[in-house]
Amino acid sequence: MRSENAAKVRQLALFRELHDSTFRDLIETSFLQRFPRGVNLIRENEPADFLHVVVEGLVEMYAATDMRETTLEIIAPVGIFILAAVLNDQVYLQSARTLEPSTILMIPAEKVRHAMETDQAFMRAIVMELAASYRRTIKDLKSQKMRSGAERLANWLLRMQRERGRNGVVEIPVEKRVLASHLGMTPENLSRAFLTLRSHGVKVHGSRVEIERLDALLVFAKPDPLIDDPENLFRQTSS
Amino acid sequence: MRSENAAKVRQLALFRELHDSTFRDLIETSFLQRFPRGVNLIRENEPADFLHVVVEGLVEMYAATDMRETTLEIIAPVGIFILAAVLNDQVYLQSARTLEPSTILMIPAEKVRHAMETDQAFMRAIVMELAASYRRTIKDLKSQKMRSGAERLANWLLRMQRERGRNGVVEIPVEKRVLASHLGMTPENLSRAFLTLRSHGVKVHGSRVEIERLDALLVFAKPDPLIDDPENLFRQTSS
DNA sequence: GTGCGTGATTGATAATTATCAAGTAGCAAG
DNA sequence: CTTGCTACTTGATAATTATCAATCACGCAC
Repeated sequence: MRSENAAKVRQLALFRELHDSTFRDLIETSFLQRFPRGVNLIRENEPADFLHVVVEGLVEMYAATDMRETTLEIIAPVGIFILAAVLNDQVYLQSARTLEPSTILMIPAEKVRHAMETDQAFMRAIVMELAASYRRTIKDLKSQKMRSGAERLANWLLRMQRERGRNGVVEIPVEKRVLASHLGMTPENLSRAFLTLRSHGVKVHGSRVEIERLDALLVFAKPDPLIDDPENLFRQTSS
Repeated sequence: MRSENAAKVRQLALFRELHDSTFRDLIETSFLQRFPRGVNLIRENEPADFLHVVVEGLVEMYAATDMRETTLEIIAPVGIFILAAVLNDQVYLQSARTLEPSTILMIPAEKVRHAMETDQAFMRAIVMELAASYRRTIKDLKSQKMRSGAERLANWLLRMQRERGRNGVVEIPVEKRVLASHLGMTPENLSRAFLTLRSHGVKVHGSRVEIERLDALLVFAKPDPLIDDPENLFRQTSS
């Protein structure tokens, strides 16, 4: 594995405080693989054999039941997916597929568990990572239960604008049908939600979204930090 | 604190492997309080000063935004709530109120964090508890996104029947409006969902539900273990 | 440049869900 | 027993969301 990829992975909060020897051991026993778009990396209900790290590309976490499917999360680099099942040798509750050509580091679950037992800093980082994952999921659940589809879209746009918007322009990084599924609606209703947001100063052309009146969008979206703030891994500093 | 309550708390997976001295230290610095029904124990957005343990009674975890409210979870004894925020000195994302007269043990957050750093078994139990909380929340999110209200009710009933039903009779342990909110619908629609389930062999009289045709209910509900199985703290044994 | 395939949009319709209002039922207090 | 209060049910209506179908738009390969 190229040292620049290892450096990338090392920067993840989960791995940052790891002893050098522990990190080296994890990396040496891992597989770095390149996958084209549309490849299934894991399937729900299968045993959790690896902890996956998205080094490059984009990965969709999704679930299915009774011929219905939904997108639960979209993992960008450098992100990990599904630590929880790995730690307790359980089955995955979600599947994962690549949304674009992706480079994935696969760390054997057994090695993760061993490192957890032997490196106290790693154990602590795992606690923090699990806590953050839990809080992120609670926020998603709150949004699903208490907001309409158009409101969820509005808050998603505000979030994207804050994190990576340029001059009020947001580029949707995935196909719209994936975004729709992630936000909990059909593709048809995503189109209609964008139409709703037109009267709040949002114009969309393909994957390019222009937020022309941020103030109007804020009034409609009513962001709530307990739902919309990113969930960081570190202790929040009092301000 | 009475030794029978301490024994109850000790039986929680989170505390079971704790060193005696660590457990004693936690208990001695805690508060055991009795609250009548309808009392707010914590409020979302407040700092997480205590880890709460429901020793007796019943507690509703709920959240609110923009004049809307939803029930996220109902905690029965002996259950804990909101470990994640306690560990990282963050704010609560949910509020909690008693649904009936309740006895609550409140363990200072600082003590929990200290115990986590000093007792390896506790750290490990915390990892497992967080992983289980995360998986439970993912399952709730899947249910909200992929099922209708009546389907969620049906699966809730099947779950209750399996855990505590007697001869096909399920007793709803909370007010119906709380159950409705927990399942993600209005009280009116809960009534209507019960009407829908009538043709699948379910009869309801107040808080008493009779499941007369379990086979018919199963066909309608289509339970999925990846959504409906209880999330245990221990490694699942292969069967 | 053209054709094909796939995702996106639009329109019509149906289903689910919420809101509002009135009536019913159950429980507790006097 | 009666009264009052609150939760629950029922009905009507509105809003949100999904489904189905047809058309449009865009990107890629030849």
